[in-house]
Amino acid sequence: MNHPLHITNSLSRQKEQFIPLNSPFVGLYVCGPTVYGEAHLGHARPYITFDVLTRYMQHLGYKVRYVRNITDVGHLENDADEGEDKIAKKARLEQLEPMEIVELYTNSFHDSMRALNNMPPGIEPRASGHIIEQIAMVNQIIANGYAYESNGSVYFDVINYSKSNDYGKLSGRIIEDLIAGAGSERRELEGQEEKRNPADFALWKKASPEHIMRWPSPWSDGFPGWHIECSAMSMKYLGETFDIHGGGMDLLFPHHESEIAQSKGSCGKAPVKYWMHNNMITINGQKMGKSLGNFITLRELFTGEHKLLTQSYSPMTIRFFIMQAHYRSTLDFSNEGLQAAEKGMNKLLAAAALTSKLKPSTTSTSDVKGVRENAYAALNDDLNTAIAISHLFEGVRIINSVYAGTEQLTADDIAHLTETMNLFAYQLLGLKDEIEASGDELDGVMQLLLSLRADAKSKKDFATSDRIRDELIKLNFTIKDEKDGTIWTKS
RNA sequence: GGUCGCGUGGCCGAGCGGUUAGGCAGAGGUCUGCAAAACCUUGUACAGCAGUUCGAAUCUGCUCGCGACCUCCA
Repeated sequence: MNHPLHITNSLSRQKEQFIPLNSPFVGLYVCGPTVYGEAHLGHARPYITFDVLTRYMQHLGYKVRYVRNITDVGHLENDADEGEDKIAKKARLEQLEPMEIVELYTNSFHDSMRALNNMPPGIEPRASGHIIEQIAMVNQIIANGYAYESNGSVYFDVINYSKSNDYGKLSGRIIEDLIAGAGSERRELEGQEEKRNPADFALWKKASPEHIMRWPSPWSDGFPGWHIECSAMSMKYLGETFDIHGGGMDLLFPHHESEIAQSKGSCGKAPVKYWMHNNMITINGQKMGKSLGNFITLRELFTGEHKLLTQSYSPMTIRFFIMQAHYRSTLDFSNEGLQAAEKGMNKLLAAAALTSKLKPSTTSTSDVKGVRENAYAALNDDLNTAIAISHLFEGVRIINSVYAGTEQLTADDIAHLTETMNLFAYQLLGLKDEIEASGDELDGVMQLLLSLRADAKSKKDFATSDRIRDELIKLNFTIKDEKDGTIWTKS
């Protein structure tokens, strides 16, 4: 492949050529959702980003094992609710079993992912199904001297670990600051007094009596710490060292930093070669997040049922909107931005569909090979989907011009361009047509109406012909009169 | 307070020292009975100040503004 893929590695903060540890196999782990609520727009970003990455790597010939977890064991919530388990708390509110909540939101998450046309990961392990592996890992870390038990809980000993390891390398933290409890507004966290040092983090937490989600362990009835699940499950399915670990930038610290420490603390090896982090989606310039309460769920976007939405947006519009920005930039939500994405995407897909109607010429007036080369170059340059799309619009221009007769393409070039559009728009960027497929019956009815309209037009009876068109428009049909007939589509 | 990042034309959003990003919207034109679509043309952009350079939106410094992480968060 003469198009080497480069990706930004958070470890080095630089673009690096992607070279798999064990080509052609690629191990990819992406932090999945905590299933205690509906997935929102912010969740769509990493999963679309890494879906495109997976699609592209597969296209390049790699055998990708894509692992994405479901976090269904509760984590501490240190807000006004005083450290209740998020899932347990929600369960009590709704009078449901914790696992019912987990199931509900897991299914909902899957529905949204499917709607966005994200391919399912190859393995989607649940944290609750890997308690044994997590306990084993904690045991190993204790045995290696990097963790200690305290009152039924187990904490990672950051100080001791740092003597021979560089805790903070990924996130740029300075260990002394963490030890000092830096941050003038650092909150008083529950269980702080159990730690030897403020920088230490939990590997296992003893459950308080009201804590519903709990599992037996050598130390207490409790639950695993927040970071250990990803370490245990990535190691189980991808090995001690694998290629790419992805997730949102907000997970960089402490989550991913701690994952590195846990893996090195247990097996002595750094777990990941390339760390990739997508930036946040913002709303009014501020991060969209659960805790801020400023999120719009994917379901709300699909239905338009949210006070900030002026209309509904289809899953593909969301996908296109996200891909029109580079994954490492923040992306600001707005109705205007979404509407622009919707129109642009429809234009792109309409042109892609038009390729089958192009008539070949003996010469070409545009460089169709450049479109493909540029699109490849964009994806190779840190998965720059925004640039790739901009080049596809050059393809759109060519297609429409050829169709309009102002440009010409040879049969070979038409085939080349068609293949490019299909490859990038559908296969790699993962777009799909959302226009309802029409049955033969509907098409028959439409042809009848359009022929009546054509008759009226030929008699200059424009009142009748416009009436037919206007009424159809009200029913969300689009009618286009072209040189050799009338085309209709249903939106 | 510490670490990191951002500030681009009406809106969104690329950009990594010199060449048109692109989309949406706007204006004009072609086509059309009209419309829709498409095509062509088009606009005042790089927060501010100073510096480096033949040349800076792109590098350096300062100023202003915004944000992320440091606590659960994609």
